[in-house]
Amino acid sequence: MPSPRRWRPSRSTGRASVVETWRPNGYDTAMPTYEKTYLKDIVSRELSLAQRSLGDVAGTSTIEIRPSERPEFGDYSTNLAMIEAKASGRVPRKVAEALTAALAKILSAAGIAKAEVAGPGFVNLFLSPACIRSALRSLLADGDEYGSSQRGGGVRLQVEFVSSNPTGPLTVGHGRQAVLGDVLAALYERLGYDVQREYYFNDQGRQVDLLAESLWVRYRELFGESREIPEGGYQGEYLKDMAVEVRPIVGAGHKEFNADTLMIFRAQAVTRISDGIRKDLDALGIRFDSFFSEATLHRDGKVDAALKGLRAHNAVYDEEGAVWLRAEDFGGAKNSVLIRSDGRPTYVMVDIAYHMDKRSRGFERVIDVQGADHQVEQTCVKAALRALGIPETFLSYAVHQFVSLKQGGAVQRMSTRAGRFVTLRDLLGEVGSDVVRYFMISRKPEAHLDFDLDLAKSQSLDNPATYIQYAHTRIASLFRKAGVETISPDVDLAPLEAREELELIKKLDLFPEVLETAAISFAPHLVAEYALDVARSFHAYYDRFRVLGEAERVIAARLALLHAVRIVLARSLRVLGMTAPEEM
RNA sequence: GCGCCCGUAGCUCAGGGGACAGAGCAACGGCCUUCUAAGCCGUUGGUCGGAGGUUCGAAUCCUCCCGGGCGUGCCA
Repeated sequence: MPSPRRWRPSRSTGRASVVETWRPNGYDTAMPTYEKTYLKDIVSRELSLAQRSLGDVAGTSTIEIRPSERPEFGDYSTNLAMIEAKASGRVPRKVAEALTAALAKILSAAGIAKAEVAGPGFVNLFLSPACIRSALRSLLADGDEYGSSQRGGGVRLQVEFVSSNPTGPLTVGHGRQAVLGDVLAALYERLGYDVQREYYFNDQGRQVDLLAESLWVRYRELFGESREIPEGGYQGEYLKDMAVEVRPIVGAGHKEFNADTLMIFRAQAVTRISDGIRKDLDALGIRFDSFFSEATLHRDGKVDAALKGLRAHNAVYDEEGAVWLRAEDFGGAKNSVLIRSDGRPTYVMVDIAYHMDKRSRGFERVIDVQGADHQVEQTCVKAALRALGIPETFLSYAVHQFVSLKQGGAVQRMSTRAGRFVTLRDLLGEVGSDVVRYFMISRKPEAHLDFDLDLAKSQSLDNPATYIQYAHTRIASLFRKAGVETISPDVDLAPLEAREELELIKKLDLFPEVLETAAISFAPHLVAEYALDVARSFHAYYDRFRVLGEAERVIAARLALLHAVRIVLARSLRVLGMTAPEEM
């Protein structure tokens, strides 16, 4: 069970994988939505009632209400008394006793049935079975909308991810970012944001020029010439294949590499690679709303305009013929060049212009998913936006570490330029989208990911992705057998009284909070963990409890419970971009 | 040198101030006349990299050290 990560105000010293984070705004209670979860809301309400009767002011900032770790600790535990004691200099257990006494006076069958003091001052809360069952009824009422909310209030949010240079096929490494970005986007959609997925194309500049020249070299090789791939150019085999494709289109000339050749080969290379990238993304089930071309920024004068803006805010200075960003004065890691001494803008300059453009397109929030190697640049862009007076909450970076491939026990870093990589397409050919997505998302972003190729290829039976999907399948199969399609809203849930059944309901109750925490903390792996946990609980339950053949009302109640499990599994898999099969 | 990330069971990893540290895989032992056994149950397995410190309480926060990764470009 993942104990959901607590949200913290943004601090530069906070979790570095979340350079900035924020609280969703625009709360709207019209839609199914919870402060925490259905049950925690109940507990929280009764606790504050009790607290108020004691004359204490609820300081709810750091108090925790969470599922108890052991049965004798009840259903939920809170550290409220210990926090309160610390604030007021009182003795924790005394505060806890006063609180439980106050709770005893308001105990309602609808909620907390019993409260006990334990340990250093925990208050353990026992919920009535009816109360727990009411969470199930609420879940069933939400149906396929369970876990969604309108907290985002329709705020326009852009998630920018992958944004790989069109200089080579997507690698396994890009795959991680692709899945991470896509799942983050899906999470924010669930939270009621108006989300756009954008891919930024660096289709201008030195890298694509080098690509064009590298392609041209391969092209000349077809005529028996032997030429050097330029310094920093692209060595990969894929350009040899491409040269063969391109030859009949561009003809036999082009003996020298000049401005014309550059344009022709660049257009060929960029178009072909971009098409390939889109196909790869498609194979992963990722669809972008927008592909944004860097070239348009230059063409439309956005880069000049951004520089002008920075100058007006006294954020730049001239030195050694170059224009520098005063990044350090605005919280950046390092002053950096914006305009080279030869007059060409740097990547950072263009990136600043790009973000100005995002802002002018009306996005209130932007999440950039990037690899950890962009750390310094990120602080520079942030510094520039700060200098321009753009609110801190506008831009957040979701940073992830790299993927290494593990094969035959050896770990290898990949490099597109050196032509040393395993393509995403090759991987997808062998493992399948669902498993790839699960592998990519199941690790926290800030941890390095060793993608074990042998395991992924050979061990599809033992992997968690299959385990979760199988749980969904078993439930679907049961409903087919039972010939039941819908659950009546007023089904009698009273037969659900076994400990396992109530535990299962409590677990399902956590779903909305898991989604929200995963989104806010940029931690999609929490959803993967949670889904696995639910699947595990289901399998254990399903093995011990029969459904068909029991008394009529028991069948109905258990089907209702399993329907709820199916909803949560299907919703989880959906957010992760995985299929929820009806049969396997 | 400086900045950031990681170090938890044999392996891959969750947990990021709370009560005896969790899961999957691996190993060992059980469970199919019954809703998919692609499953379940049990056992074995840990100086939470190390040392100090803060706290009623530290795997979690602070300092230092060790090991691995990424940065520290007028590359992107």
